[in-house]
Amino acid sequence: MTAGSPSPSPDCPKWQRRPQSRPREILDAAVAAFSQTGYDGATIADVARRAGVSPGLVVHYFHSKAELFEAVIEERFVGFVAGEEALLAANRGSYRDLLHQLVRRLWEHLWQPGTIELAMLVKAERSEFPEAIRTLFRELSERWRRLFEAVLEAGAQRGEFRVSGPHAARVIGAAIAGAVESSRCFGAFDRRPSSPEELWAALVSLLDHGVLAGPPVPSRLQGESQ
Amino acid sequence: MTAGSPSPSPDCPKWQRRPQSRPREILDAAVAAFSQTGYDGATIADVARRAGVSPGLVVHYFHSKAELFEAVIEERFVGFVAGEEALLAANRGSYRDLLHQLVRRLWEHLWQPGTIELAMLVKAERSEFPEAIRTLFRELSERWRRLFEAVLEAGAQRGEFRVSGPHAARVIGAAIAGAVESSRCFGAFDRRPSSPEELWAALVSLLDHGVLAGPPVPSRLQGESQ
Amino acid sequence: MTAGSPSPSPDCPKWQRRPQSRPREILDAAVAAFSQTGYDGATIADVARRAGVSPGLVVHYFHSKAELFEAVIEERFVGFVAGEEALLAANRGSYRDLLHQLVRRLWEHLWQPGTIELAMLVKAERSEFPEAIRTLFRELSERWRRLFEAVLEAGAQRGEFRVSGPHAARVIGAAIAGAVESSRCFGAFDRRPSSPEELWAALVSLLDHGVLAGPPVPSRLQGESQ
Amino acid sequence: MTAGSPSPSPDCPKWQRRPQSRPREILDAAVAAFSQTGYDGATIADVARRAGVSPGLVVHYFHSKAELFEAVIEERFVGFVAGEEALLAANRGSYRDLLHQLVRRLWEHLWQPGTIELAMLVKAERSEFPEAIRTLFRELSERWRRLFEAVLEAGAQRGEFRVSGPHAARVIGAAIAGAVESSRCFGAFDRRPSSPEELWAALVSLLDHGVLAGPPVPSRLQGESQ
DNA sequence: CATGAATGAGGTTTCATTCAT
DNA sequence: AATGAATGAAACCTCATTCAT
Repeated sequence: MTAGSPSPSPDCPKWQRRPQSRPREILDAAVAAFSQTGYDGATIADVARRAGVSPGLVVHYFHSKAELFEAVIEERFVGFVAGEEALLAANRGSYRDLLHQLVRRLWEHLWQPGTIELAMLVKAERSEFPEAIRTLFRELSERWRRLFEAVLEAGAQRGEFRVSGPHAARVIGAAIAGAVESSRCFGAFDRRPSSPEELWAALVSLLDHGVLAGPPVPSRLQGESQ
Repeated sequence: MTAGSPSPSPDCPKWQRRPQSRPREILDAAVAAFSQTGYDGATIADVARRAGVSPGLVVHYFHSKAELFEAVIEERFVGFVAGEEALLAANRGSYRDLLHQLVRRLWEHLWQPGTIELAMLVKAERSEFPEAIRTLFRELSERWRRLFEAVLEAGAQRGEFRVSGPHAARVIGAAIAGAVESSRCFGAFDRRPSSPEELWAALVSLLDHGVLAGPPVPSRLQGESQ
Repeated sequence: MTAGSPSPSPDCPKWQRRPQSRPREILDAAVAAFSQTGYDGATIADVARRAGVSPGLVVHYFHSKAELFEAVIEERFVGFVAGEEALLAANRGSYRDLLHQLVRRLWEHLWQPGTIELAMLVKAERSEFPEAIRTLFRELSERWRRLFEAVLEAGAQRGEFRVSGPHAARVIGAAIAGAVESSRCFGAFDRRPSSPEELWAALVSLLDHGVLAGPPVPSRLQGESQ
Repeated sequence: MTAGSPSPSPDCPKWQRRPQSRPREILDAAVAAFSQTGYDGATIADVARRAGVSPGLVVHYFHSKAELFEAVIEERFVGFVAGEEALLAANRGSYRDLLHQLVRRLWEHLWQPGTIELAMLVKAERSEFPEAIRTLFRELSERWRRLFEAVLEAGAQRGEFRVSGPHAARVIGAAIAGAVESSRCFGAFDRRPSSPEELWAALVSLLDHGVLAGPPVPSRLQGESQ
C-alpha cells in the first residue's frame, strides 16, 4: 500500500526491503504471467517485471522457475475454496440444493481469472510437473469427487438421486470443468457464444434431468465395486 | 519402394530415400513426442530421433517446429472422424440412439492415443498457436456442437428430448471431453480409478437422465435467445 | 536456346544432359546471385534455382561454394576486357586520347552489371578469398596500373603529361573505381544523384586538369624510386 | 572503478561488474572482428572472446548480431570526425589550402584501423544493412560531398578553382576513398606498393592539376543541370 | 534483502555437402 | 549427368541461474 512508485528523492533508495510482502507480490505476478503465456512462454524476467522486482529476487524466494510454478499451483488450488465439507455435514435441506451449491462453488472457483488456465497448463504438461499434477488431483479431482460422491450417496439413500458412486461423481466434476474450459478457450471464436449464465443453466439442467423426456430408468447406477 | 528397415548388409547405404513415407513417419513421431512431453518439452531432435531421421530433415519437410505442430494438429483433428453428418441425415431410428452413437464417436476419437493430449496442449497454450486453436474450435467444438444441436432439435420435436439449443449441445460436448481428460490426467494417481467402461456408463446415464430421481421438469430448455 | 521449359510430355524427361552448357548457365546464375545478395547471402540452392538445376549439380561442377565464387571472379575479371595492351602498342595519336580510351574501357567494364558488386565483395571479405583477391589484384589493380603507368610515361616524355609513375597510375585507377562504387552504392539514396554521364564528365575533367585554375606546377611527379 | 585485469588472487571473483565500460569494450572488439573477418565471418562468440566476455553478454547489450553491426557503424562514422563545417565557415586563407585540409581529414579518417574495412563491408552487403548504408551515405557520401561542393563553389567564385558543382565534389570524395581502399586491399600483394605518403602526394597532385601538362581549359564545369 | 550484470547450456534453424536413386 | 532427399555441423539467440556489488 505505502510502497508506491519509486520516487527519485535523495532519501528514497531505489528499493526497499519488504520480506513480508515480496513473496506474495511475486506469486500474484506469476499467476498472471503463467496463466497468460504458459509455462515456457513466461520468463522469470516477465514475472519480475510484473511484480516490479529484479529477476534475482524471484529466484531468491522461489529457488527456480519450476518451484515457482509449483508454488503458484499450491496458492491457487490448495485451500482456495474451503468449507464444503462443513456444508455437507451441516446440511439440513434437500440434497439437490446442496449439490447445486457445491456445483456452484466449483464453477465459481474455476471461473476465477487464471484458475482454469493454470489447471489446463498443468494437465497439458503434466509430465513436467509431477508435484503440480498431484496437487491438482488432490485438490480438484479427488476432493470434489469425494464431495459429490458423498452428496449423491446421501441423497440417493433419501430417494432424491437415482445415481451415486464415484463414476457419476467424476462425470459431474468433469462436466463442470469441461464447460468452463470450453467457454474460455473457444468463446472468443464463437459468433454466438453461450454466456456464462446460459452455460450454467444448461449445465444444471443436464445434471439434474439429462436430455431424455421420458421417465428415468429406475435402476440405480452405483459404486464401482457394486 | 518396399524399403523396410535398414539392414546392415555389407553394401549397406547410410540412409535411404523414402520421400513418400518420410513426412508421415515424422508426423507420427511428432504426435508421440508432443503428446508425451508437451510443445516446449519436445525438441526437434527428439522428433527426429523417434522418426529415425536427422534433425535437418524434420525442418526440411515442416520448416519449423511451430509449423510441425500445426501439421500435427491438422492431421489429428481435420477429417479424423467423418460421416457423422451423413449418419444424422440417414437416421431412421430413435434420436436417443443416434445421440448415443454420436457421443460414442466423439468419445472414441478423444480416446485415441495422443488426441486428448494434443487438444489439452493447444488449449493450454492457445495464445501461442492461433491457427491450431481455430482448428480445434472448428473441428472439435463447432462441429460436434452443431451435430448435437441438430440431433437435440430433431429429437425434441419428436418429443424424445426435453432440452435442445446450443447451450445444451455445448455442455454435452464439454462433459465428454472433460471426462476423457480427467481420466487421462488423474487416472494414474487414483487408487480406484474408473475404468473407461465405467466412466462411459456413468456419462451416458447422466446425459440421458441426469441425477434426479423425480420426474423431469416439463419446461423445455431451449435456444440461447429464450 | 533449344533447351526451353520442361514440358510434361511423355517423351520429355524431367531433365537433359547438357554437360556443355550447364557450367556456363550455373556461372551466370552465380554472378547474379552473388552480386545481388553477397557471398553469404547467396545460397547454393539460390544459384541452382536461378540456373534451373538442382543444388547437387552446382556442387558437381564446382565442388564447393568457395570454388564457385572463385570461378565467378575468374569469369568476370580474367580476360573480360582485352586488347588494351595492343591499343597501347599501336597508338599513333595523342597519349591524352589514348588515356581517355583506356579510362573509358575500365569505366565501362566496372559498370557492367555485377562487376563492381563482385569487386566490392571480394575486397570486403578478402581474408576469406585469398585466391579471388589475388585475381582482382592481378587483373584489376596491377593490369590497369601498368597500362596507365606506361601511357603516362610515354605521354610525359612527349610533354603531354605533367605526371607519371606508379603512384599517379594507382590514383587514376582508384578514382575510377571509387566513382563507380559510389554511384552504385549511394545513388539510390541521393535525391539528386549524378548521372553516369555527369560523373564521367567530372571524372575526366578532374583527371585532365585537376581543380585548380592557375597554371600547373612545372615540377613532374614521378616514380617512387626517383 | 579501477578494475584492472582479473588477478588470480585467492578470493578472485569469477567476473567483475563493469556496466560502464563493457559496451565500449564489446564495441571495440566488434570493430576488430568485423573489419578483419567480415560480417558473416565474424561470430558473436568471436566478438565475445576478443572482449573477454561471454557470448550472452554481447547479446545482452546489443540484442542481435545485426544491431551490433549497426552500432559499430554508428560508432565509427557518426561524429567520428567533426568540425569541418566550422573550418569552412571560419576560413580566411586560400580555398586551395582549405580543400587540402578537408581532403586530409577524410584521408586520415579512412586510414583509421577498421574504418575503410567497415565501409567496404557495408557497401558490399548493402542490401543486408539498409540502416548502415544510409548512415554511410549520410556521414561519408553526403557530408563530404557537401563540404567539397561548398569549398569548390566558394573557391570558384574567387577564381581559385576551375570546377565546381556536385559531380566534381563526388569525384573528389570517390578518388580519396578509392585510393585508401586500393592501398589496403592490394598493398599486401604488391612488390613495390605505394607508401601512404606517396599515394597522398600523387592524389593531391592529381586533384590539384590533373595529368595534362598544357594550360587547363577555361570552360568551367559546373552544376549538374548544366 | 535486493539488484541486475554476467554466464553458459541448449534450443531452433540454416545450409553446404553427400549420396542413394 | 542429374536429381533432391538426407545429413550434420555450426550459428544465433534465449533465458534460467549465479553472483559481484
